[in-house]
Amino acid sequence: MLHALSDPVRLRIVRYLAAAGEDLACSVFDLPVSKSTTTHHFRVLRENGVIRQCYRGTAKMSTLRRDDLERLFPGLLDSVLTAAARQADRLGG
Amino acid sequence: MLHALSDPVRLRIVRYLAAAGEDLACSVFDLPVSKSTTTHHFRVLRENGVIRQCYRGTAKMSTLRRDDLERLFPGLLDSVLTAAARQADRLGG
DNA sequence: GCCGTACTACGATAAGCATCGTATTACGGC
DNA sequence: GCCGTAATACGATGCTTATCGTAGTACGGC
Repeated sequence: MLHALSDPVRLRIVRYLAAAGEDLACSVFDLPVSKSTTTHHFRVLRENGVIRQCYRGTAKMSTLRRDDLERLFPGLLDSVLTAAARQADRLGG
Repeated sequence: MLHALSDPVRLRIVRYLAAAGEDLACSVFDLPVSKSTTTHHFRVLRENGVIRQCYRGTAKMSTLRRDDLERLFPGLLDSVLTAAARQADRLGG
């Protein structure tokens, strides 16, 4: 799980999902990697229990499993998210 | 930082340190890896700002940088520690 | 000065992982 | 049926990293 979040691309995906607060199709993510690599990262997140995926038409929707994560690792996701946001601010400003 | 904590050996070291609440010599750790590998992991933790090290006689003491981590990543360390403890319980019982 | 303990440095190795391109599957619209 | 879009599967590649053994450094006790 920590490993799943320790990659910058994956952390970015999780931040997108958390900010959106709803299901998102893989295609809406603006990531600095190729399509195949994106698929790979989504798979890692899914296999580590961070997200859930389901098809809706031709799009594959991804959901953050907030509740499950909160049960297994209380407070962890929020800590990571706020820390990541802070770090992004620091680098951006 | 997440990467530093995402290795089981390193997480174990951090847990030891947190539980002890004081400086510990590298040698007191009972880790399932060789001496060289232990040194390597301590180096990773140090270079990622998780611990601080200083010599005391022939022993090299390691300290957890709780305050610094708390400032940069509020709540993260505690979340990780409690989650790790819980997971250890689950596997042990 | 010599030895033992504690740790580091270095080189080697094997495994893991992020990345890519291409081919393939699945679905909806025409 | 055909095409475009969305995503996966697969194989390849190159970098990172975890691991080890051996050799070396630093320090304290005798």
